[in-house]
Amino acid sequence: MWHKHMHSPAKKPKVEHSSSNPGGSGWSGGGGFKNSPKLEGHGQPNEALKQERRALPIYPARQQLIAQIRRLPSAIVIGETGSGKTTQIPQYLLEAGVNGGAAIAITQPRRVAAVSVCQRVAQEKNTTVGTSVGYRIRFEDATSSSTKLIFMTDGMLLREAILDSKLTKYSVIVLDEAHERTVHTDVLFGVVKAAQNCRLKTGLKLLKIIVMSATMDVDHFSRYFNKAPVLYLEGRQFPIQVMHTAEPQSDYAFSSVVTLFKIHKEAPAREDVLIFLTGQDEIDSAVKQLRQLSRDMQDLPKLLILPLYAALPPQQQVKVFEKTPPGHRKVVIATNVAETSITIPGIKFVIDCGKVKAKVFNARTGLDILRVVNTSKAQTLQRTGRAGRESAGTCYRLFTEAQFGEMSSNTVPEIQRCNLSSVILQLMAMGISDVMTFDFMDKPDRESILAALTELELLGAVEKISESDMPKLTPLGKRMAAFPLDPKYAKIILLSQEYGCVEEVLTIVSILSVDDIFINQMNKRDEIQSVRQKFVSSEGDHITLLNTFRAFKSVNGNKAWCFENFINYRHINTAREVRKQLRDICSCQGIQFSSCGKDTENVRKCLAAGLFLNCAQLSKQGDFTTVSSRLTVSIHPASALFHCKPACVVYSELIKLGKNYMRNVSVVDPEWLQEVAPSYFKQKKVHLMT
DNA sequence: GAGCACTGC
Repeated sequence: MWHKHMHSPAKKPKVEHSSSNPGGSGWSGGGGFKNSPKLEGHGQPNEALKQERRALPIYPARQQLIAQIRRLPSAIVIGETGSGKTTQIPQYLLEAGVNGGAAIAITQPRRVAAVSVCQRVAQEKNTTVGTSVGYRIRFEDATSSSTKLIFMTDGMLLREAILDSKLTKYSVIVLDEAHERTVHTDVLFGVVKAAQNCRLKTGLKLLKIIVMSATMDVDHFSRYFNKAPVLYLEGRQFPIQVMHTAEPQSDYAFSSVVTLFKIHKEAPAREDVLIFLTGQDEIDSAVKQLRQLSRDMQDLPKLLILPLYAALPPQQQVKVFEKTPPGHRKVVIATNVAETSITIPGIKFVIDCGKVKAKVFNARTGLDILRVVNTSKAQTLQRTGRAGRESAGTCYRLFTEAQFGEMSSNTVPEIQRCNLSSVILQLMAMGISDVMTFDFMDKPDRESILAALTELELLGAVEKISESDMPKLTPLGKRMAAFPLDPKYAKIILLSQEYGCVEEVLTIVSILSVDDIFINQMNKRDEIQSVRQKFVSSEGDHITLLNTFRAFKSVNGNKAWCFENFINYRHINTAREVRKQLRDICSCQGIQFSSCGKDTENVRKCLAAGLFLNCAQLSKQGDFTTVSSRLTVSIHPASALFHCKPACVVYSELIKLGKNYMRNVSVVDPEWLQEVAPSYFKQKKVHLMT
């Protein structure tokens, strides 16, 4: 069944031979195979830490590395897993004074990474977080005026760029994990490049850019940053044997079960397995099936089967880190959270189905499509690498070598797959008016940028004086950009002043911008439904969310109460923090806080005014038709209005799952819509039923 | 009539 070859991530690194790297050697470092630094090693003696630092593969290359970076305006650093680049390069820069006394920003795509890397660096420097080393993420600022190494999320630096597009407080910007190509990182590429250029032209202090990546597609990065030299670092990965199937597999979930039992029969029990599948349902049913099968196999070692996906409650997620009981084999069945966000110790085998659930945005219809697609080669390699973190491993790919060959090299960057209205608003708030020609590393479709501009224009955030003119940010747009929200939600907040319901709208928008506060378990559906009934409003989901938050507040955010009411404590608390942040921004803008009390009709009027682009009418067939693009859509089964047939609704978002679904739906009066946007409905030739 | 990959400000 299996075809075998070796995947060797530990191969000798190539060395760049550009003219700016005359020596052409030295980047490869020395190191052999040793465990990568442990981020949780508190209280270790300083000498041991120094030893660990010196043992990193990057260490022997540090002087040449710094000498190069010192004279280059931009550099690309390619470092494999375990090279130590993330923790060491910022320290080397500081120790060598490359920053010239100013601050160095180091960005990460994820909050936990920003915090944990910062903690590790503080420890290595024998100092405390918040002094010379600190971090800044949303809701948390652990820096002071004297902080020189600032670890932050890429989204945070992007927010700072809205206030200061030249990023004047930094002399060096390090963009880490650039290969992940998050929207934020991609926008930052253009922003830091423009800032560097601008500072050069205006005689300001120069800005140095360091892009750190694990990508194979280094030329693309180098070309974009004015042919910046590429500096290679050796990593610490163990060899991994890769197996492909001889034939394509029609049912990968079934194949993964078969493959697991093959491993289970052959390999020692101590060797753990990580299986990549695509989603919650698929994982839950595989877990159930495997648990059943392992009960029937008394003669084999016991299996400890654990699901892992982001929506899983934290107390269940941490189980994958617990020590496997003696005589057991741990099998973790995960989504792509286990690719980057969560590293599981002890994995010796990876089973990769070669699929991933991905969201693709269709600018023409405004519809998000969530579906299972093939992984890219880069993503496949990332999954394979998870088998070789601590020792040599094996990866079983549930597809043929030919199928691997047909995969695209890299995952399409998120910026080419998402709604751009927020990105475009932010760029314009930074003073970039010609967004059509903005220097993206990979440009989104022209149609997608135009759709975003059109939406912003309809929301009143952008205007064109004449057709030939460049779009211009309006004062309203400027105010909207201050909110870390989807523009349509920012608009609703600003509108709520006129409707006397600022407090209520802040609550609703806060909840809409976090993960679902409701816990939905299929096996407890009836119980959940009866408990939740007291929050449900016939006006729709938005008022239901408001009722829920009000109840949560009336019990002072009690955790037990959340548990009893099937409310996700963590998510509703995040909503509370978001609300606080949004309220502060309102204060800064001089917004008067008002409340409508029980008169929630005003809230719906406000929602109608802000969400008129997201409205749908009941059709004769009993489903709904959207006004914007005449799509046939349905109310999502989780909605408070699932069983209802209101004549006219507004919704927060559209997603194509099996059918096209509207999520978070509220009943509105068609006349309200007509009043707030008469020209829009006239242009759409829609006669709203009354 | 029946359902949701992953981040982040």
